[in-house]
Amino acid sequence: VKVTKEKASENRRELVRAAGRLFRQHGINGVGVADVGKAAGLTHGAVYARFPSKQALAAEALAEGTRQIVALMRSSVAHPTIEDYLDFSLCKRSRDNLAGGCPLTASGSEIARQGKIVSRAFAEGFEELARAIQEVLSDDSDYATVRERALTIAAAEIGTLIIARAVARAAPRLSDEILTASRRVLGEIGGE
Amino acid sequence: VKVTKEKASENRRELVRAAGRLFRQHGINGVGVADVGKAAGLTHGAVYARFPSKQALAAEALAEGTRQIVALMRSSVAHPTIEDYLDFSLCKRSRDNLAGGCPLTASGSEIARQGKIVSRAFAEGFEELARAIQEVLSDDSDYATVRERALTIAAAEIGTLIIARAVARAAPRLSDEILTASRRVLGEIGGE
DNA sequence: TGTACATCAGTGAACGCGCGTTCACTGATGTAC
DNA sequence: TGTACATCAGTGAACGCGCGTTCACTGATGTAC
Repeated sequence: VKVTKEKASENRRELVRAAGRLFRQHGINGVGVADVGKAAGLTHGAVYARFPSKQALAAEALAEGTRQIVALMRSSVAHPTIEDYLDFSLCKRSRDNLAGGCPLTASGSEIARQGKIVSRAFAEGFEELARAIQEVLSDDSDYATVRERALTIAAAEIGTLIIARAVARAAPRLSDEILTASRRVLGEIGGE
Repeated sequence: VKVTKEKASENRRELVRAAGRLFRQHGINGVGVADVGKAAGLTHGAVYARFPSKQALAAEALAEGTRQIVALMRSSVAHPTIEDYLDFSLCKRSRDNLAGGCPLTASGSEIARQGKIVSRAFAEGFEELARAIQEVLSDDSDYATVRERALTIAAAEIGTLIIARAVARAAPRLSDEILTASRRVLGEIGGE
């Protein structure tokens, strides 16, 4: 069942897209290779024709997903400030949209237990996010460099979203409170 | 093979302890019920004689583990400041000690996919951590309440550790840099 | 204190199921003539 | 432009394995006499 070269590379792209969506929703370990294949209208065999392993697919899906969400954040408003970025990331819509959100947040604590290729993709994705944040920070702080503040805000954003999601079902009030608090306090770091 | 009542409750405690250690190290979904039983010197059947499900065991292990690490942090120095807490949490020792560390950090993004009992245990654990932090914060900020700053610092600490661990294998330099940056910047929020 | 026996902590086989990966195969594509 | 055939994208059976949970059973404990 060979297919057109165009169809083949579209299938490959679709596999990465489906993998990203499913891995974000259910975690990397919570999704089978067959599930990814099926979501792309293919079988698990098609995955192994394109990727050497599930890890390789996960790494590519992580990289692609991060690139997309950072691009979306960058273009969310015309001349974004750190407050715009915080509003974009730390809101209920973002919290409740696991499948369409940031892979760094969706898979965070899972990464330490994945292979080195996944860790590498994660590190590069995090650097990209931190760079985007750094570009909108003012440079006039006297206690920390822009890079230090950008790294801290990036990590804090991810932590905030992870916690807000973790407690959402059992303590929805607390979840909202955390989002609001972080948006406010991190805004102060960024605005100084 | 009935055992002494004392031995029985010691076995139960040991199951919770072993579960906590293993779940932190490999993730909740990365450890089987049989693994937990074996680590406590028992079989998987013994787990089900004591806990209605793996979820219930995970919830109890999460609660117990958080209680212990917060207590340890509180008593790490005589009259702790926020800087002491940050030094305690955001260091290489802490990052590299997955099994002995904080369950909130080890399981963070996994929790949104667990049952409600696990989410509840997580929420209570996070409240405990935030309360401990709040107690060492000064009250003289004009832009945010102590509670807001405590919630933000707690979430940021967890996010920082998760990222530092995720990138540790592929980008050790970046991992160290993140720890240092967060310790510095979060200290400023706490000290204002 | 000694004996008989009910209790129940813990055992281990069995359940149905899904996992990642391999590989012999299929059949449409696209190329060589 | 038409035909023959090599290529290779994708299929699906099979591999060995581990999962959470149930349940009939075992045998030491601890109680009633």
